[in-house]
Amino acid sequence: MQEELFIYNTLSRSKEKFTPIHKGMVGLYVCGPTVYSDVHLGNCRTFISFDLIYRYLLHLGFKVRYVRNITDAGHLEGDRDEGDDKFAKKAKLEQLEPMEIVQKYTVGFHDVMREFNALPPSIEPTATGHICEQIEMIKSIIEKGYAYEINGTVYFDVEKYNKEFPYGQLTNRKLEELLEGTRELSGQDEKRGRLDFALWIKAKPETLMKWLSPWGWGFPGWHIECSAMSSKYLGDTFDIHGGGMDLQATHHTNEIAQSQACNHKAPVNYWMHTNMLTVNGVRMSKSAGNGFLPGELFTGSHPLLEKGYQPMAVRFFMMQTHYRSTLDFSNEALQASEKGYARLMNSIKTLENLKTSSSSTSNIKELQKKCYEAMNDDFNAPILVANLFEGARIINSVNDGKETISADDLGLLKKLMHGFIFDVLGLKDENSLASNDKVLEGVMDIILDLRKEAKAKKDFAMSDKLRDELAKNRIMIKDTKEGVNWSIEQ
RNA sequence: GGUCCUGUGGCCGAGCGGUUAGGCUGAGCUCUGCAAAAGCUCCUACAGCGGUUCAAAUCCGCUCGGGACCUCCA
Repeated sequence: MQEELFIYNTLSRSKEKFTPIHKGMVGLYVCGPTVYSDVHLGNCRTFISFDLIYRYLLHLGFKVRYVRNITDAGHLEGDRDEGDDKFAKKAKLEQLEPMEIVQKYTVGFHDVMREFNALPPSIEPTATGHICEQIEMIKSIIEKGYAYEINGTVYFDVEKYNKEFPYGQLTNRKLEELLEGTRELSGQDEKRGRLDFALWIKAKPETLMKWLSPWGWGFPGWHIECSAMSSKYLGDTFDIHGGGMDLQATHHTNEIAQSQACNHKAPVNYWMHTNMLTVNGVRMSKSAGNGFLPGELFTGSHPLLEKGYQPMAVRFFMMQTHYRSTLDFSNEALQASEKGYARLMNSIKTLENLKTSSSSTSNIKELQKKCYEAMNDDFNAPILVANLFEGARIINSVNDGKETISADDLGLLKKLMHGFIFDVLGLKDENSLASNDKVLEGVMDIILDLRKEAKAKKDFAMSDKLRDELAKNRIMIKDTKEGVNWSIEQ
């Protein structure tokens, strides 16, 4: 089943056949969160998208080294290349040590990722843990002539770099165009070129997070962190680098420049960018104030939310849109996903008790092929989901006796449904918790037995009362040919 | 202002030159004591105007809407 995998590469703006540098292995780097505040749902979408990609690569049998960093230093508020970073600012606000801020939001981030059933990366390096590597890299860039120091701050010389390498390749832009769009250097600016960005920033007396470097006390620029950490764990050139689309123009463009200047080779073969989550057509972001936190989403405690939504329903909602498309959030869409997800999960339960026949009326192999084709075409999860619903239809039809399935095909169908739904899409059945509760099961057996007796005596008032009262307690009863099923509605 | 993306049925969302996307909603039918669940059927759309082509939602041009990036953001 090792069909060819195609990945949309931002560098070429087209889908390319994926060929890893080392056969059977993939080096994957994704820009992680800056942990100075809670992650909102928009942030989560990127990490969930890459979780899908990571899971599918694993599913195909690749040995994947997935590196996702934690930015815990050096990320400045603006482009001033001066002042405190986000952590110090927040620390002052909350009257905490910067590293308390980092710890608090890192833990929060991990909690959220666990709720969304995202696999942890193989390595999760922190920027503060790799200051030496960053300093070494900056030294190397200076030695090669692409950076200069002024007053304890080191800048990357974009114009010099651009003479030898293309600077704006990721966004398909020329330096001259970029310069036009940039504002004039203000009087206090010490850097030479308008596009030059800081690799190392001199600490002010009040700066809280600072390290000693060859250029004095200071802290690293944001872009150098990812370059240093990715090359440390994945090599000077690795397979896939991902992140949100908002990082493409600046952060990733600068990463390429730094690595290229340092090693004289392209750092990444495939650049992947995930699209944004929008609310009412506008991008969800901290500054726009339209972001809500995963916690608020789960409980429904936000003015934009009509109710709370289970993490898996939200994850499924995201899986129904391609990672390169914007995803617009709405209660209506989320509720639609919630129902579709429940239907898919019910079919999985039904799958366990399916009766086999000597032959099959549906082509399961063909269905399997379609699932792989969808995912091999740049991780097209929406099409995969459509095919899985076809699988659900087959399951229900067989269960109804309207279709048949052979033992071999049933095995294949189980493998397919479980593999794609749980391993690849990373979903899990949240409602099955109750079925493990032996006490509840015993009580339910008694109630259902009473109802059965009432029905036998045609005491429908009683049987309906039992059903309605249980429903009030979120326990739903379904009468089927084989007997009575019950489940807890969320 | 510059760079780029985008406009699909009641809603969400795939497709991107010829073939059913899929989910949700709504209607009908089957099953059923009644429901629910499930299955089947129906509601067949591609912003507008031109052009290319045997053939366009899909390619090209224009017009009108949305949005992103160019300044921190996944």
